[in-house]
Amino acid sequence: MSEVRTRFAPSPTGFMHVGNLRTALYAWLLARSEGGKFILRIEDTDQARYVENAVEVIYATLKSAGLSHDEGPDKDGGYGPYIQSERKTLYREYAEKLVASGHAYYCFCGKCEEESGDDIHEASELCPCAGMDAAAAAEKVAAGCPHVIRQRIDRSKVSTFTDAVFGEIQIENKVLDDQILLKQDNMPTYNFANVIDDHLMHITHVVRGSEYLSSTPKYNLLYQAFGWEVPTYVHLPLIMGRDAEGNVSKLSKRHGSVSFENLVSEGYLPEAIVNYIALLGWSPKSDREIFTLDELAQAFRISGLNKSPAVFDYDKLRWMNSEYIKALPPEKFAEAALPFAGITGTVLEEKWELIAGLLHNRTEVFSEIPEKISFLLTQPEYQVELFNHKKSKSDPENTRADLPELRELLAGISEWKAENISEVLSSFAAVREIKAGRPMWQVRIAVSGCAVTPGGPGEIMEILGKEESLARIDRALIKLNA
RNA sequence: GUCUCCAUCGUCUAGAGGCCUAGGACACCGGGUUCUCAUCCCGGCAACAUGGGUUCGAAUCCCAUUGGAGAUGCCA
Repeated sequence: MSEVRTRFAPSPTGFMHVGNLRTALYAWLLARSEGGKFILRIEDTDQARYVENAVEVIYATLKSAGLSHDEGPDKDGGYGPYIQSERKTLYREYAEKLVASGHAYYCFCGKCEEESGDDIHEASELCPCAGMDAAAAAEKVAAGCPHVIRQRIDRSKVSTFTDAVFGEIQIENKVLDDQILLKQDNMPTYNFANVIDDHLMHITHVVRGSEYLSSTPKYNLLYQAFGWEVPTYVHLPLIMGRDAEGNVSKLSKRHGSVSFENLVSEGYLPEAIVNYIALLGWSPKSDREIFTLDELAQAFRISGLNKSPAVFDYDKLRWMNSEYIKALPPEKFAEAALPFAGITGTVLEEKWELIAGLLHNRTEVFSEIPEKISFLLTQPEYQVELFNHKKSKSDPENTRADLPELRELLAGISEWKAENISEVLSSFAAVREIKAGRPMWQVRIAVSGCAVTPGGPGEIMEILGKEESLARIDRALIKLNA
């Protein structure tokens, strides 16, 4: 068997749906695991949907996800051009060949479908153009009459094919319609361009979503009409989303963030996203879940692909993201998290390293960082009831009693470091034979105003600085004595 | 409507006739460690859609039912 060649053929819509990215990932994985080639082809046959810079988004996404292509618009491999709009004349030629051989026909009634009424399966059958005399049709075309080219399907036959994931599939041709191959604007439809390009680019494995399963016979009929070899099909289970009512359907925007860029801007790491979607519909057949791209390529087998649709679970993505975050070296974490912190230009900027240290294993998604540290910038309004804490035996009364002395002790610290601060609080407790947790809680609440904070009183106060910390304690005292 | 596909814990999945009193992970709930929280550790809850076959034996094979999804565009 010849070299494995897979392709990813996105249309430039301006964003990368994670389902699309997963398709790319599996195509890439298949090529890499077999030592084959991965080709990028841009499917821009829908002029109405053209989006500026969309191709750049595709490059950027693939790069960020680590999916390197061997051939593409920017990397000629001898099968170009790799952008369909630049192959326009090619499709017309092939479509004409099909007309000549009787496998396709010109259609002049743009309204075939609409006029056919309720039974759509008879739409094309009713299309008068299918039975039009070839010479007459050619004449109309020559005269410049607007038209499309439709595939002529032999409705008496039954089509059978084998999918690498779903196995044997049989469909009666009579339910297939005479799909349009070439649109009125002379652009091919996706279905037609795919067949032509996949053949011309020697694609051996067509990896795509299972939504194409039922239209695959139409593709095969085209291959047969040309006398071409049919590629191996690898149809992927769909990625589903659950809506507010609990219904599942193909993952779309109504289900939340579904584009790669979106997820990244919310603070998910590209590596985590890729790892997560790799496991949506594919299993390494082991209990392992964390994989680098190379490890995935190593473990990838078509037999691990699943048939049933998979629901995209944001909770599990969060968990996986947190695993990747925790695995980051401290300085990498600080660097990656900074853009999300929202502290540039504030007094906290130079304390970032310290803050990041506290945040590191408390962060699942970067976007949740600002709210975790907002109390450092401005202390929130809080009630004295917050000083109540059963486990450490703290309450507003004993806090009011203890705080003045604690404040003096803290004020006496010469080197304002977390460990020194903690030491002062601990020895305060030791002398009085109370739990260390009590002054810890009292002071932490006084300086933060939050029941939950990243880090304890020592760390928080070091970041706040001596002056601000004491000022916050003074304010707490006023509040407690009010 | 018609066609196609799918069917194991709430979710992602392991399981290719006996290894299954069905394993792992997320989520959830307990407990431990800890200066709050988190991390970390330990434990728990929780599934073979239903009904028929086949077989000594079925989550695994067959059929039906039910449920779900996809397709049915001059979108991809």
